[in-house]
Amino acid sequence: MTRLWDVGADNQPHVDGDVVTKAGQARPTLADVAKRAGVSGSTASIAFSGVGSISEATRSRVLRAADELRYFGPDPRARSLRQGRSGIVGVVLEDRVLHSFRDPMTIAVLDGISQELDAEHGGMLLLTSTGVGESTIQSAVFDAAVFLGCSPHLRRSIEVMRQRNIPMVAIEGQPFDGVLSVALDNREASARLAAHLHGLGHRAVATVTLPMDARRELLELDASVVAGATTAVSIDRLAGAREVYPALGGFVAANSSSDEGYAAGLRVLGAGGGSGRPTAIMAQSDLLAVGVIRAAESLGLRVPADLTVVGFDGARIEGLSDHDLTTMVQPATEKGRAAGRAVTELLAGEHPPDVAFTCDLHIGTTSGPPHR
Amino acid sequence: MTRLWDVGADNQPHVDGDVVTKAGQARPTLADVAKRAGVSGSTASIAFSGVGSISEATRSRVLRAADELRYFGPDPRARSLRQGRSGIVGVVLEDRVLHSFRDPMTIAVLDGISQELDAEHGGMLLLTSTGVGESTIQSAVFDAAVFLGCSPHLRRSIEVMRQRNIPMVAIEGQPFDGVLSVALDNREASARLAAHLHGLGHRAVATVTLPMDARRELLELDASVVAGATTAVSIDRLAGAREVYPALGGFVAANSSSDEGYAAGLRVLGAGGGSGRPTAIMAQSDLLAVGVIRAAESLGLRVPADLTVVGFDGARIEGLSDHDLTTMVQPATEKGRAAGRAVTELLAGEHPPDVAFTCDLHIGTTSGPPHR
DNA sequence: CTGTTAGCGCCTTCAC
DNA sequence: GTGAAGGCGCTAACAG
Repeated sequence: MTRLWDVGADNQPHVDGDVVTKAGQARPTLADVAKRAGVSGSTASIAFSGVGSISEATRSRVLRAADELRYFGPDPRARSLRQGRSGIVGVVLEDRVLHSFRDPMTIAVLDGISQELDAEHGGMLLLTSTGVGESTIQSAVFDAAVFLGCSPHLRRSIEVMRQRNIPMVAIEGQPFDGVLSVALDNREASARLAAHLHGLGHRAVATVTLPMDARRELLELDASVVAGATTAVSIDRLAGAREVYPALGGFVAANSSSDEGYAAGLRVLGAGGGSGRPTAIMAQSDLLAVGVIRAAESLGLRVPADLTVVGFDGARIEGLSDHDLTTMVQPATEKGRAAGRAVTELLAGEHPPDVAFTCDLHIGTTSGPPHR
Repeated sequence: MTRLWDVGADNQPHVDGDVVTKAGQARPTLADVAKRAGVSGSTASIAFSGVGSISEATRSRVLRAADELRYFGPDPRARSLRQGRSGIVGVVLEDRVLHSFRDPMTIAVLDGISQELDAEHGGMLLLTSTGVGESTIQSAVFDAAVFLGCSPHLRRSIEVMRQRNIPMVAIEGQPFDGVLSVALDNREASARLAAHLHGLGHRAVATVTLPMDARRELLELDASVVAGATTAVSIDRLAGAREVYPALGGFVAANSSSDEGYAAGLRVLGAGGGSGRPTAIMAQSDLLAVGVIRAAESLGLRVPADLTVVGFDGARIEGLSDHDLTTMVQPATEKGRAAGRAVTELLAGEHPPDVAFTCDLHIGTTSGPPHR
């Protein structure tokens, strides 16, 4: 009974014309299932989608046929064309994936979004706005977009999506027409934080800011950098601080990390040397602040006795520092959830309003009266 | 020359029958563009895709027509149905997004994947294998899947994808038929690390492991936990350590974090009390190890004088600890890149081989001879 | 170089 | 409760 040619027929392609691909391994379609079950395509469709009425008998007949053909359900691509929906939510990151993931605030936001999407959506599609990504953002399959603190690279992409009726939500971006905004009071909060320092008596203050533009290098904060800045968050936080300290100077970090904070901190504290040294440093993120503290301590300065350091975010960086950082606590996860909810509502055809969150001042142990 | 009715025609929907929706705000299709440019649909398609030859004249005529209609390019959904490709790579996480993102190894892997995909793919779609996600993994649009250290929840999903001809890559999962494997020598590396401790003279050793199953709670490591374990990485690392210390006991952490390590460390060091206390603790991740060290120090133990602590991963946790952790360094980003490359090749119809990586022992300052 | 012809796989009217 | 069409928007073959 060992029929070699039969084995061949199972394992090798036939050679009679286009039957090759058709009869070979081609995946069965709903039509195949319908035919085998002896029902029409529409009936079979109902058996799977559950929409519409169908007798239990036919239903199970269809499912059995599907099982026999090893058909596991409708093709998502066809389904998404027909329904005009893919269930996918695009999340547009400003940066390379790695940079974004290194930032606890971004992660918290992503988590918030995913919490609200879990229900019936098809997942989060990560996209980047820089470089090559620009083309993929125009050709990728998704139903709604969330921008995470994005620069205005996107102007054109936004136009494309608007035209495609793809609802958009921007978290802390500059406002765009037709883009729902989830905002944070960066400027006001930063001003409040500066006021706190001013109230303590600080007059010589410096700052370490988040990146201001696409460049990712440690720079001195001068007028030209500010003039060319594109990142709304950094701009706003700086503007708030300058409401209190109009001449506030310092350095622009290459990214939001403790190591960058350390490097920037050394520059800030080294630069002036002796009497030119600031009595307080405002870092635009907690990670930066932690680095600044490390830099200060490595120079033999005690915090807050010799130097006050404040951050921004309320990142609760576990184990990263023995200090309790004075900072503005922002509701990061909540921002994400608000965005997720907004997406859901927009996709349902509703018209949710913009959302604005505020920060809370947390006074820890890293700020105190100036020493000198 | 101000013709009101003309303005109306531009901005308001017509009212002649079903023309309303057609002419109103419905997004134009390639067919509309073709008609307006006076060419056929296929020609218009070529003008956009660049595939095939077309005269510069027609091409620009088509593009102009598109511009006038505010048509920005083919609908990704239709395109993906027609071509059988969406360009999307699905990344299946084991856990809730937040947990995954908190783990530096996962992030490094994701970054590695994205590095190799940037070229022409449409982005990474994040999916989860647990709970509701199971259904979305079956209905989401993507061309290839990467599993990140996944439990066998997936058996059925894998079958579905296999049937759909969706290539799959598993990073540190147990091997599945037809799933390309990107492996790490967890067991051997763990054994080598244990041998290092044994060589130093340690005989009383305990461990803090990564989660063993879907439960996320701090548990004592007993036979029943091991018997019900589903997470390959944890199982392998434990097995390797037990090659050297067959009776190795300890605790199972709820997740890979320094805080969990701290909690587990307290249990381990508290449990025995006095003479029952181990002289060395093997943590299954660097984050856990850092927490264990914190726990030890909070009990007044010095590392490594009173207690040796080793980790696993080589996470280079910035600023998190003053110690230089003794650990097994794994090439996390490389694993991701290998997976990304494998995906690319699989989608190109090639048959890349499995990949296996090995860890390097890094001897830092947290391991030394036993004290007693 | 351009047009014609067929679907990709599904779902949603509409009749029956 | 079920079946028969038609089309979502696009592109790959093939003709001309």
